[in-house]
Amino acid sequence: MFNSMSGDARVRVFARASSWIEGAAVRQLEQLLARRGVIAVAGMPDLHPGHKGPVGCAVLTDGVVHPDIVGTDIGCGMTAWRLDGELRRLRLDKAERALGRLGDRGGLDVDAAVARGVPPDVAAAHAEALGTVGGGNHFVELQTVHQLVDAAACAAEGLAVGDLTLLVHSGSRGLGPAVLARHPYDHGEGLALNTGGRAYLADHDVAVAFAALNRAVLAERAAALLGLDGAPWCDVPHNHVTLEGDRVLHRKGAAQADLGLVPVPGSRGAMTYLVRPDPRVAGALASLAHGAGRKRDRASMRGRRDKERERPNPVGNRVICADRRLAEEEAPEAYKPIADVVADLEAHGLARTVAVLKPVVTFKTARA
DNA sequence: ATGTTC
Repeated sequence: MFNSMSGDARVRVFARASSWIEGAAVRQLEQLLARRGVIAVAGMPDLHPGHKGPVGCAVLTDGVVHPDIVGTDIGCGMTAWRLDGELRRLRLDKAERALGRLGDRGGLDVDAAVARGVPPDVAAAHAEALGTVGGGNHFVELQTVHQLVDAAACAAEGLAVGDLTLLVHSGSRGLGPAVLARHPYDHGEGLALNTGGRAYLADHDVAVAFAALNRAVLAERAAALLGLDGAPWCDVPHNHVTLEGDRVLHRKGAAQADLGLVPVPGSRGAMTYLVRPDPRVAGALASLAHGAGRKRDRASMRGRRDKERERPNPVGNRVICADRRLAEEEAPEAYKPIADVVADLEAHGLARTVAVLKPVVTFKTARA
């Protein structure tokens, strides 16, 4: 762990000295200190520069909400499901065709959304988004348990090598941006809890629940298409705000560490590490990395079609992505090695690996 | 990230 370049003790970055983190991201992290009410900032090992601010961080304030730290995709996170199936009995071509149909259907109808807890006004505007993956780094992935690292923990979870699981990474789709737009704020000042902050948080909480429901519907549909029974296992947001008294904890691309097991995925061509977080590490703000983190921005990845075609996915999973530009932007080479990021987490005691999950079929989009 | 983007 190191303090920021300015040496300000309020900023901590949880990476080993040997781990490369883009300077621009650390500068974005330091700039957060100028915002009203900021007490502490924690950078995770997947820290990288974002469009307006750093991705892979947690920010604690006293009584002030900064909606733009969380950004547009309020509630984005990871949901894992256990499936009642084994890799050795899976017919890969059939599974690939099945997951390819994830894009066929629209979302829930309004009544179904309301029945699952979505407020009627929100359902009227956004129900059809429920069960859609979205773009960017979002995906639905069929995985298999590849390696048991903590044998006792795996036994407690009933995990065996070859078991099938689902991982869903998605968010609140159009609802998050709509919530952000409804709550204007000054960039540096943010919203004090009692002058707009709580009103934002009320809408934010709806978006967080909506995002979790979106992931649940996606997992249900994926399991049904695969013809397998399944059950929810983990659901952990990494783009949201939690409140303790007047302390406001923002997470932007940082998984919440006090909700049990967390899947930490690599790129679409890399393993996922299932980890047990420790939320008590000083300065880490009960957070951990939400994935591998980009090492190259999207723009610089475009137009690399030929290189991409030459290089099969490193772990051999099939990827359903009809959108070539998206495939380029999300190429495995755009991301840091996930094993290094997890080693950073372990070096600082932020998490311990329970198991390694291997991608089998990754669904991103069926639309060109 | 986003019913995006001139």
